[in-house]
Amino acid sequence: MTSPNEKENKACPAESLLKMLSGKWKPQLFKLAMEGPLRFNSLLRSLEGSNKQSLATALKELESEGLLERKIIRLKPLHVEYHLSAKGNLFIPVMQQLEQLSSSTPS
Amino acid sequence: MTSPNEKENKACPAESLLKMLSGKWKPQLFKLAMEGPLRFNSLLRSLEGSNKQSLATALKELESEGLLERKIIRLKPLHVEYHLSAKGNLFIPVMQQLEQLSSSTPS
DNA sequence: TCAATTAGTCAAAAAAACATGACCAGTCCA
DNA sequence: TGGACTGGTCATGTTTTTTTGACTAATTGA
Repeated sequence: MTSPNEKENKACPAESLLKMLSGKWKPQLFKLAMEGPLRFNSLLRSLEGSNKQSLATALKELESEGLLERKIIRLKPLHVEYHLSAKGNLFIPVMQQLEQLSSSTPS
Repeated sequence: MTSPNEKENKACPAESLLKMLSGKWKPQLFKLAMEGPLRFNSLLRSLEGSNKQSLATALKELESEGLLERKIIRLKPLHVEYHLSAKGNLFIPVMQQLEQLSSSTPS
């Protein structure tokens, strides 16, 4: 039995995935992560209008959603890198498709 | 000058498209619109937890973003239908890809 | 030892999104 | 003539998201 009455309230499967990339900074962060590892202070400097708290929150969410992985790099300047996870890589085609769409839509 | 208002670096082309589908009701509305025309009171009844205001806002935004078209049907019971626009149809592959992704991610 | 860089946390305020309930106007049918 | 259905709007309140500024704590270089 899928649904007892006629009310069709089936959830949109894409919804949770869209939510993972919703938020003021997440799309940019994900896109940058596609290009290379992310570092906190570097992001803070390059993303104009951003702030520590928002970036920290977004990075933490992307990490808890399993799209990014946080890695401590024990080298010259001890630091942290965020990079795409295996799951994150699965999102790349979606982003690419959206990019093509954005360049082909007139509005 | 490449852009007149260079307040922020447009680093992620997908960002504006993702924003079009962000919000509590928009993914569901879009998905349902893929299956057929939408009617206001019918949505209000079938989407549990929804309300007039939120649906009206979401529909108006989807319309102003050019994804949906609002059409007055001058028939038996005079009513309104929202259906996918040409631009809206371009988003279908993205939604399909997201659906496949959602069924293939263990998360 | 001092200062800068690393990557943050915390409390609070501001802004944006969402929900609630009252109301409205046209159509339709008896 | 009125009640129910259509598709909303409006004012208000609540909840969520985002920003601000102060603070922390370890590491590094001079």
